[in-house]
Parts: sequence; C-alpha cells; structure tokens
Amino acid sequence: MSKAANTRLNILHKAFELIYTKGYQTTSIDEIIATTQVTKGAFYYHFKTKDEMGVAIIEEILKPTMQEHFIKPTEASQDPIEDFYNMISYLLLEDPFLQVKYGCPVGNLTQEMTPWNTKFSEALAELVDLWKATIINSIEKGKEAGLIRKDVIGEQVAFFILSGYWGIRNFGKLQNDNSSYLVYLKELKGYLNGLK
Amino acid sequence: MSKAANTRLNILHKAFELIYTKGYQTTSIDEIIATTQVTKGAFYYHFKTKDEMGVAIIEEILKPTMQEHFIKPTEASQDPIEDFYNMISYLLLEDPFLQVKYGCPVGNLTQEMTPWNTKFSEALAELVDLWKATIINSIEKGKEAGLIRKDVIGEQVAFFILSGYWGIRNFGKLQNDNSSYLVYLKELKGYLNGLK
DNA sequence: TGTTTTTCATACTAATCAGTATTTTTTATG
DNA sequence: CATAAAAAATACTGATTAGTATGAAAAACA
Repeated sequence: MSKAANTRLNILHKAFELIYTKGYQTTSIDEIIATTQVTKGAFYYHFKTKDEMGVAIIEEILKPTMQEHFIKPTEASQDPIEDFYNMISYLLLEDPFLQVKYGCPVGNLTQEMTPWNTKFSEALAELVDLWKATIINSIEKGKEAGLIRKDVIGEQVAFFILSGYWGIRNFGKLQNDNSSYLVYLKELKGYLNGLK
Repeated sequence: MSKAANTRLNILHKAFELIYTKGYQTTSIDEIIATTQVTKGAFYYHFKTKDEMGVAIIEEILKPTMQEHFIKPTEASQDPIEDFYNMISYLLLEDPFLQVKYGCPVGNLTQEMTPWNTKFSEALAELVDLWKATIINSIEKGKEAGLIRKDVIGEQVAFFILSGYWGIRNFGKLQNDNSSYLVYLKELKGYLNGLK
C-alpha cells in the first residue's frame, strides 16, 4: 500500500474509534489529527470535509467489516435459527472491538446523523439493507430445509431481530454492564425457537 | 404559576423540542434562548449549566409524561398482551408529538449522553426502570389471571419489548417512513400472542 | 537530472460555543 | 411607600470549531 493510502486508512481507523466512543459531532478534526499524528493539511488533502470522511468510514470500514463478519458466515449457514442466535450473542458478548458502554457503531451513527444528514442516511441504509437481506435470505433457505415454519415472514423476523439488537445495545449503554444482554439473549432464544 | 416558574418551564419545553429534533450536543444555549425569547441572564438564573437543564428536562418533562401515558394506563390493565401491543403501536403510529424522523427522545438521549455523562445516565436509568417495572408487574398480574403462560419470565419480556421498540425507532429514522413500523408491529403481535 | 504532480505542513480565519460579570428591572415584603 | 430579594437584560470572555491559504517536501515521471 502506498504511503498516502496508508495515512488515509490510518485517519479512517483512528477517527472511527474516536467516533465510536465519543460520537460523531463531538469528535473534532483537531482531535483526530492529534491522535493520528497527521497534520491538518494531510487530513484535508484526503477528505474535502468532515462529513466526507464520515461517509468514508461507513463505506470503507463498517461495510467491509460487516460483510466479512455477518454476511459471509451466514451464507454457508446450515441452521439459521442457531446462526441468528450465535450472531447476536457473539456481537453482544464476544466481539473484541465492541464495548457495552459504547453500544453499536452503526446504531449510534444512525441515531445521531440520520435526521439531518442524507449522505450518512444513504450510506447507513445501504449497510443495514444488506444485513437485513441476508437474514431474510437465510430464513427462506431455512423454510425450504424444513427448519423454519412456512408461515414465518422473513422481513418481519429480520426487523424484529435487528431492532432487538439495536435496542438492547442501548440498554447496555444505560447500565454499562452486560447483565441486560444475558436476560435479553434468553428471551431471544425463546423467540427464535418459536419460529421452528 | 409564577412568572419565573413559567419562563423556567418555557425554557424546558422549547429546549426539549430542539433537543429531540437536533440532539443534545448540537443544540446550543444561544439557540435555545433565541427560540424561547429569553435572555442568557434569565437562562443562567434558572440553570447553573446546560447539563443541569438537560437533567431537568428528563425529570420534569420526560418523567411526568411517561408516568401519565405509559405507567398509569397499564396499572388498570385487564389484558396485558393487548395493552403492550397498543402501547407500542400508539407510540409508533399515533402519538402526536413523536415523529418517525426523530425517533424516541429517551432512546436518543441514552444513546448520545450515556457513555460520558453520569447525571444523564442516572436520570434516564430511573425513567427506564420505572417503565420496565410496570411491564413486569403487568405480566405477573397476567399470569395470575391466566392470560399469560406461567413459564413466561417478566424481566426477559420487558427487555425484549423495550429493546424492540428502541431498535425499530432507529429503523424509522433511517428510512424516514413508518413502513418498517408496520412490519415490526406484525411480528410483535405474533411474539406477544406466543406468551399466551 | 529536471520538472511536474502528489502529498503533507504551518499558520491562520471567522463563527460558534458554554459560561461570566455586571447592571437593571421586576416582584415580594415590611 | 421603602427596601430587599428575585428575576432578567447586556455585554463580554477564552476556548474550540470546521475549514482555508500558502508554501514546502516527497514522489513520480520525462
């Protein structure tokens, strides 16, 4: 990778970490260039505006990460019900990057940016649609394989699972411990088993 | 009500509306006093800091509103299952103040403030605990009345319902229309009926 | 090697931010 | 009505914000 491409990626990664923990609006460019050891000139050479950088984070950091961790594994799925549970459980309890205190990066950005910034909305919607479509697809395959009831409606379930995930992330932030996660996961398991 | 108490409440109400639509951090005090037609001197006479005002909004606006609209009605409940559905459905589709585009005020504040501001966290946690406790209580009564299965665990269901609500609010923000609400509500109904 | 283009560095600007100091007006109370 | 206290108005501060102007170093290329 060229040196220039390297500083660009470096900015994106560090900025993403700051934004994940602090929020987008309260993460200043001065703070980003301080932690990246990159000058303002370099920053604005790579990104015209702060928002352009924000969208780049979604497309170049969040999207590939999600593809790799949530989309790909599900495609080779045998038992969707178990996969769904494992996916959420992994995200809540095991993912080494995510922290209870800071919630879900995608959820955070959606909450903060969506009403006022269409560029962010579009980038985030694309991301979430991808995830949703994967779940729906998984359900259809599960129905064919006889693992999921025929009257289950994939879109409904997808919304229900993802909503629950985003919501419980908020509870985690509120309590700053994963006890709410554990309670939630038990009910999720019951709900998912009800789809069989 | 005294004139002073009136300006205080006026500030709280207008500030709340601004914060609901724009977020807390991006709502400036200058903006608040501009829309309230109150001077900075008056503002800082009533509130020592911006954060003190924020907490006051939670305790003096959000809390009473929630008490009135969600806690009280549920206490005289006959059929908790139906009540839960109606509560969420009302919030999503009918509440005249809440807007799809701006999500849930409590959820927004939790997301934005919680990792860094303990005063906000405490005030919000109190609010949410109250709501959660009401749901749990409702479920216990439903179990006694034979309307809900005995093996249903109230706390799990409470987390599940509230998480789903917060999460779907985020989807609404993302898409800026209530189509996702409608899909979600169908699945919620199915889930709730499964508790019978 | 010389020149052009890419990449980065430095110093600045105008706007906005939360909060303060000080004074004036309004209200309550004797 | 006089006085004290409460409430509000005005003008300011220092810090921080995103973004810019301009020039220097580094890399690519002829």
